[in-house]
Amino acid sequence: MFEFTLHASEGAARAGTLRLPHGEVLTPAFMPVGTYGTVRGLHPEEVEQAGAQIILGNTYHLHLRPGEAVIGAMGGLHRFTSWRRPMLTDSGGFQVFSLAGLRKIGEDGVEFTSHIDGSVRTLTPESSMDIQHALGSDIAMAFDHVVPGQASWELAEEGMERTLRWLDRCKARHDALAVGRDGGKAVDDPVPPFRPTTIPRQTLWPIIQGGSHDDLRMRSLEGTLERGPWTGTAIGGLSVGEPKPVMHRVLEALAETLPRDRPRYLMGVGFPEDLVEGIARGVDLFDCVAATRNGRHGSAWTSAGRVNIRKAAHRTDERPLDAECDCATCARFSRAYLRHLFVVGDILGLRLISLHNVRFLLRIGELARAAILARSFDRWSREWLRRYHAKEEA
RNA sequence: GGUGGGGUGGCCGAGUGGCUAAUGGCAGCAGACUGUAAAUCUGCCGGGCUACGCCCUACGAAGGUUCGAAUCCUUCCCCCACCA
Repeated sequence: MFEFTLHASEGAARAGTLRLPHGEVLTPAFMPVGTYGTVRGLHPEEVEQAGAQIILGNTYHLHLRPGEAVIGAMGGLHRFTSWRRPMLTDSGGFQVFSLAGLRKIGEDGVEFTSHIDGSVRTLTPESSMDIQHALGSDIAMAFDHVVPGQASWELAEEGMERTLRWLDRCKARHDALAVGRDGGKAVDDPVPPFRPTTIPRQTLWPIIQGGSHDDLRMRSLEGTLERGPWTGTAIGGLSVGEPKPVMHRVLEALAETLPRDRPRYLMGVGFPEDLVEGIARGVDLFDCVAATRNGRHGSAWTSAGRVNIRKAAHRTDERPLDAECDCATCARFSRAYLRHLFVVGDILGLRLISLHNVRFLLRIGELARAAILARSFDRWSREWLRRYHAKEEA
């Protein structure tokens, strides 16, 4: 159920296959983010056809709405959303960072003031595990404490040590829940025609913290591995305000010690260039909201850099966003039309660019994998980065 | 013809003597966005300049009152409503 096979590597870059209860994930891979149980604006069919093998959901946001009780009653997140492939749920740890103004951290857990109705919600390592269990994701993430990229050594150490202590509690709760599941009680298949099946086991991945400080990162990794074994390892707390060279340095520092036979997931990253740079440093899995958020805001990635579709320059631009792209948007629509959709504020524009961006990142995973398998990743990645950076605006 | 209301920067629309080159919104132009409080947010938005300040031109038109007017007065032009 949780196998990872490494097929090839070139330098630090790796190509593998991850087997999960709901299917396989060929790596390196980008995982589109569906915080609220939907990859914003996109039909699951479109997400699938774009090549997504696994998507994310979010513990905190799904806990607020509709609540894990509703999702549990609806047969789990897969069945509720009709997404049939693997899913990973984030623990709510990132909201400790992103909702900094609305929460209070204690050793037991985090108190959030709901941005929806002002009610106070407490998330602890245990409740995060319980919620993710009810959601029924293939991969549950440990509840961690993310600090800003500029955080001092002291603050980063505090977050890192707390993440380790919380990891113990996550593991204990996760193990206890797994015992309950091992009876293999029959439930409906998550998608029509709802054949009876066995509740798939969920696996738990730990998260490395330590901010921008290499020594803390290594301590975090060592402390995490001591608590293993794990079926995968995540690196969190990057792309949260630190300079890119720092992220690269941290990845390089961790690469040697990370288990070679387990997938590595760089959380919340990234932009196209971050995927290529990350793969080059041994990362197998990525996720990022930028594809859909920037898409909704009219910003598209292309093989020749970024395109802001709202710009007047595209008023009569007959070209697709990216002539080399094989997405459904580029196959059919001109920049002029996409710009028009943004100008008039039609939802189709947001959808089409989101779809393009999602496909763009998924394709980077596919191309990188093919290059690694062909032992040409080094050449491919250097050429890719050169072209991407050649023109800032296509 | 009469009575009443009104004409403000591309559009809508505040402002009724100085702090007004003129609140807002829209449109326009540009930027940001990395485990989603985001179809959001930020900046610019009369013209010119040897610009953190100066000079033009501006609130229907012309004239007037005043140290000072988009704001008050006079005349004219135009729009709307109702009555003839």
